[in-house]
Amino acid sequence: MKNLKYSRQRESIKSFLAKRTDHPTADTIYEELRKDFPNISLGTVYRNLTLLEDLGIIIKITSSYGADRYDGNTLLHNHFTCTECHRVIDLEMDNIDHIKNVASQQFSGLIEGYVANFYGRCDNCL
Amino acid sequence: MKNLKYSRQRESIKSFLAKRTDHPTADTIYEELRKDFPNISLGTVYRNLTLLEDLGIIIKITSSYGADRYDGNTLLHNHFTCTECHRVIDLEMDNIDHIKNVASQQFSGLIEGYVANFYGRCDNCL
DNA sequence: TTCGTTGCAAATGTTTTGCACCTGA
DNA sequence: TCAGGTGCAAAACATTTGCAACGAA
Repeated sequence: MKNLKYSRQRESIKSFLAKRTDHPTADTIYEELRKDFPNISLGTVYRNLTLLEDLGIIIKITSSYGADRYDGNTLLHNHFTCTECHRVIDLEMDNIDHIKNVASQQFSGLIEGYVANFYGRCDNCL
Repeated sequence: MKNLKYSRQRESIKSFLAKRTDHPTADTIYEELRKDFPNISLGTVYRNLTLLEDLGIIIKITSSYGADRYDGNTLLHNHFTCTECHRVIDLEMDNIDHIKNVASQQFSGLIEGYVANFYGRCDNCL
């Protein structure tokens, strides 16, 4: 992996994500950072998001609805997506890591991890 | 929901997916169907895939790598994605539906379902 | 000075859509 | 007949990339 150099833009993306819990998209982050960096480009945002994800500092959440979302909380947790308003919410729930073992049982490859996404309707949309 | 009319293209997509277990992309399906329907268009393939998904006849698998994939097997099962060759494989594993209850416990919305995707390296790539 | 980083714009890859024509019921 | 389906092409989106200029070490 290559050497990293300090960049104000990257730091800003990192700290922005650290204080949000609503899993913004790259575009939301871009619009937000433009307040501090009027000339920042979407390309820079994407490049840094990919970088931060590779470093394990943030998580990318892909769902079948719309653009990817980013999460500054890398502590193991699962997500819920509302099928109506498409909000993505952190779930507080007991650890379900054992499903990795269940999946491994009759599988000949190597299971390194899993992503569990729950869906339904959030309390706002019920 | 609107009335459906028979279409050879749709039937062909349906039966094609029914006999594959490798979760092809829309483009793969398109290329394959062109053998029978030289003039079929990608738009038609996408329109029918969306339709079949809405009808619950097929499943769409979204992952963070590349295009969506489609699965003709709607019996409850989970998938494994190889991080190296990006193959998507059906997992034969014990039922883990109980994770829905685990997730519901401290959640105020309504959890209707979940998607569990496992990843790692398949036996070919080990 | 060096090499990673940025802004900009163009390109890419995937999916959706408008429209005129076609087809099944 | 007529609403739904199709092919085609253009558009819409999300994301990536080439390049010349910039900036941190």
